[in-house]
Amino acid sequence: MRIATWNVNSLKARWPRVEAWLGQVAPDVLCVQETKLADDAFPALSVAAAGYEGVHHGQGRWNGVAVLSRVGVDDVRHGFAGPPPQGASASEARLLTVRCDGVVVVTVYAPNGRAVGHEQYYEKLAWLKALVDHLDAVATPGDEVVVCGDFNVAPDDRDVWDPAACHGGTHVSPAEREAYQRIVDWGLVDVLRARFDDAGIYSWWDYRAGAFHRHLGMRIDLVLASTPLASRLEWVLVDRNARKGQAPSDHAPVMAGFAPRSPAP
DNA sequence: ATGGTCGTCCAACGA
Repeated sequence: MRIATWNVNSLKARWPRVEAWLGQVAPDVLCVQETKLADDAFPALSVAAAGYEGVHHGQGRWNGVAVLSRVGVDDVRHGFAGPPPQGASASEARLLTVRCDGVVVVTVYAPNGRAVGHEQYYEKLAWLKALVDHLDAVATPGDEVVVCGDFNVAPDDRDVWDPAACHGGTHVSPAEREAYQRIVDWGLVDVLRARFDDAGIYSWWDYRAGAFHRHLGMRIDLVLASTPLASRLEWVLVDRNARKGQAPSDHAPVMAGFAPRSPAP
């Protein structure tokens, strides 16, 4: 089973790239962030023609998350199942939970936070905290769960191009990293870090200043698997090719492969 | 030379 996550930065603008990528890579499940679509603008027919069942949670213009699956989708829940976070982000389309082939799939688009100390920064911390309550409401750590998406947090200094240059900004502050750690502590494994301990593996690069070609990025798009699912992990990668060429998103997809479940004894 | 780009939709603003 191949599970991928991709912040596409507008599904309308990116659909040609997403459609081609689905055709070439054929993930079983793709979690999408920043569709920037209202639900009635989601390209359901095109998604179906590509062989996927799509579920979308959007509001138009900003945010918007989706799950595309070719192994079925049920138990759809839009937004928070537990207490929502304080602040405006509670009503934003940033969270969608479904079940695909027995795996609870949670797609997340965490608030950016704007600047350390800004009101939106504290809302981001509250949002990440509310995500833990959401996980408690929809699953237990003994279930097969994957929480993936754009967390807008670089978990440690290996995940940014220059820790000194990033110091004082969002995505790397101790409070954000602690809020992220509480999500992991629910019972999840960062599957990329389970396979690689290298610095310099990124999933996002600023459009400006040739950042991609200069290898100036951050790893903020993460696949977090519960222990029962992580035990089946075979491989994980960042598809940097999807960041190249004409009209790319500023994020690359991250994808993990899981072995089939062992047959019952 | 101290910025540099996208997306939303036409004016800034958010990332």
